[in-house]
Amino acid sequence: MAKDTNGKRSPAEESYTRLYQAIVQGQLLPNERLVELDLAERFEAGRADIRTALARLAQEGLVEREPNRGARVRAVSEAEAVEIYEARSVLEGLAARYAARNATKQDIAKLRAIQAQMQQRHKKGDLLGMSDLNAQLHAELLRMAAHQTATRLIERLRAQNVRFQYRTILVPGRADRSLAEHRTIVDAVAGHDEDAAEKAMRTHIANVVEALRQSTRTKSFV
Amino acid sequence: MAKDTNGKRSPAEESYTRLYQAIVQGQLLPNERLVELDLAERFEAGRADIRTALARLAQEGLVEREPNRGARVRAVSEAEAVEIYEARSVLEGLAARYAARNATKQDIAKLRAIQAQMQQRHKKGDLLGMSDLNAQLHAELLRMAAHQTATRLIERLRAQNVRFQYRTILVPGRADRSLAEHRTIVDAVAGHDEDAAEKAMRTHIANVVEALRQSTRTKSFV
DNA sequence: GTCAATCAAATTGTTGACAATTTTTAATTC
DNA sequence: GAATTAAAAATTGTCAACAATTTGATTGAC
Repeated sequence: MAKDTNGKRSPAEESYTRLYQAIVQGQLLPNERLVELDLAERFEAGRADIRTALARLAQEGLVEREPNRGARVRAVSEAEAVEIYEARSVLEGLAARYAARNATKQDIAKLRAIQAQMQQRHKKGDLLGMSDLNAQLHAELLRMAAHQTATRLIERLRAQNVRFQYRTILVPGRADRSLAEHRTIVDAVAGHDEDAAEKAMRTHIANVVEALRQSTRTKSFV
Repeated sequence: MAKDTNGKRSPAEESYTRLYQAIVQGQLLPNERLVELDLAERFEAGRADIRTALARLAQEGLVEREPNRGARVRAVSEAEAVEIYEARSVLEGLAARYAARNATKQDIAKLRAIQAQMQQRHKKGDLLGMSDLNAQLHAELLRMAAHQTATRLIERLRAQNVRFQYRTILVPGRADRSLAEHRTIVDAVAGHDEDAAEKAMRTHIANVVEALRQSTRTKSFV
């Protein structure tokens, strides 16, 4: 859709994407200074493109800019992370409702398949792998929901909270409960029960928030 | 908030704000071409600043850009408007919940005052005035909620739907029901009943969507 | 040694010129 | 007159130079 006919994106778009990826994948750390000339060199782009990309990322909430003082990767505090999860909670609840409404047999099979993989990794004690599959499950539900607006907002919120994504699954006992919560969600979606799907999703994310709080209560580091 | 210590904003920020206002206030119409040089002249800014502002507004969903072909004011279809209202619905539900949690006596008095004004305008048949007060009431609830993330997202969604805001109140019988719905919301917030507040807000916005659908079923124009 | 003032370096902000691309207009052919 | 092609105009995209601002270092006074 947003590609041009040759399949090439404009250099400006390319710079934006690469910067976005670098932040989300943690190659650029929170509070790290983003010097335009350095980034231009690193990404083999012009300074103007980098500058524009920074403005866009600031709008997106991934970067902070101060006039005449440059840009940094925005550091999301735990309190903010909770707010972001809360917003995600209601939006993903909405999406789950739509997923339940639209679910086809193939969709449901896909969900079950991801669930099965999650079980396997859980057995092996591969917690980080579980977290990845968790992301896949949520992505699949979003696809099924086919709700552009909710999807865009959720993606944006997730990007902001990326730093916290692997933390919650490490809380003792969280993996088990996470599995159970996902089962509840998938069952509701499979049964086309919209209310139950929304409720289950909201409960699930509320529990993630609880785990997040717990994880930072234990460890005092950032 | 976003001002610097001297109270002056940077020219770039100024251009962004003025463009934003021009779009939201309808001085620039949907699908209208946004030629960088024209805007630079109109707002007495440099082309670079305008260019950056356009990139930011595209990120915000108010502007559409095509590579090498320039920018236009994005035209939101009715189907999209419904999606946007749905997303707003759950986010404002969240905010209403927080408003109910945080409400002080002063807050509640303020809500009642707005409500009273609304009644007066309703008596006079001033429907557009009612719509403005409606916006005020929602704004007040957001302030009370003190939920930064939800507030930001809601503001953004509202800006996108600004073209539809005066339409729903004109649907026959809508004004009466709107008043009643607001009463339910305010009562729940005043009673610190979080569940009721969220539910009432969601019902309210769902009814707005219904009115929107009805309004475009009757009139075939845009 | 600490503080303040001054200078130097690094970085962002701004501008104008030019290149590349798309759109419009004009000319030509059938 | 419609379709095709070519030239021109309008517009976006790119770049480099320079101005303005902030940051860091150095010096000097006490």
